[in-house]
Amino acid sequence: MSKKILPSDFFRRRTLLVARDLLGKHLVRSNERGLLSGRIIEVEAYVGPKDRASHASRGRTKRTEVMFGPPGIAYVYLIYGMYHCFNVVTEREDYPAAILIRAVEVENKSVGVGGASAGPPSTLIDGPGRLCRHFAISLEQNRHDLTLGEQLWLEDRGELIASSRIVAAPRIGVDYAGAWAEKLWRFRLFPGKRSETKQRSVAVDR
DNA sequence: AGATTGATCCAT
DNA sequence: TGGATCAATCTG
Repeated sequence: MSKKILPSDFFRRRTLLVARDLLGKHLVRSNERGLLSGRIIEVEAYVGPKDRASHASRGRTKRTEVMFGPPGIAYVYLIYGMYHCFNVVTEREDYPAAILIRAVEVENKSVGVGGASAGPPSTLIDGPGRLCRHFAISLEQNRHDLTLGEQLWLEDRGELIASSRIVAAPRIGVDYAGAWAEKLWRFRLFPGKRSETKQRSVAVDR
């Protein structure tokens, strides 16, 4: 079965494509406390030097340099002095772009062996700050190469995502970005398999 | 709605 | 060098 670490070629593509492809992939963390993984269900794309919502829109600085780096490395920054945000750098070197990972589902450790239930229940880790706290991601992981399969990486576990299950919405917290704030560059995956009747109207927002 | 918190960035 | 800003979260 497919259970592959996502290689740099996966990330060396148009960011909006990569962003949607990341839904259903798994973020994996390995540290002294063990192994932890979460299924990605929400991301945001920050694309190119013109995107005023992107940190890179004002060019190369100490912080944004990493966004100009090669695809498949981590961009982690501290925000509001207390939270971290985890991004994956995309596209070719020198073209600044990244994808913010906003939410994952973590499978609860199922204790029983019987496995009578349809699937293990999962916990939603919703929000980039909470996600980094839960996965112990900090500035130490900034610039980390995510394609090595050490410490922190992304994994394809073979789940297929129908595009009809992806909702696009405006990015959060970028009202300062003028017209760029209206781009529908946030992507969220519908919750698990259920009859997708009532879901549509509600969808994405807080 | 308000407080929190510190690295970063740019204007003095 | 100082001070405003901030891709967020928690509390009330």
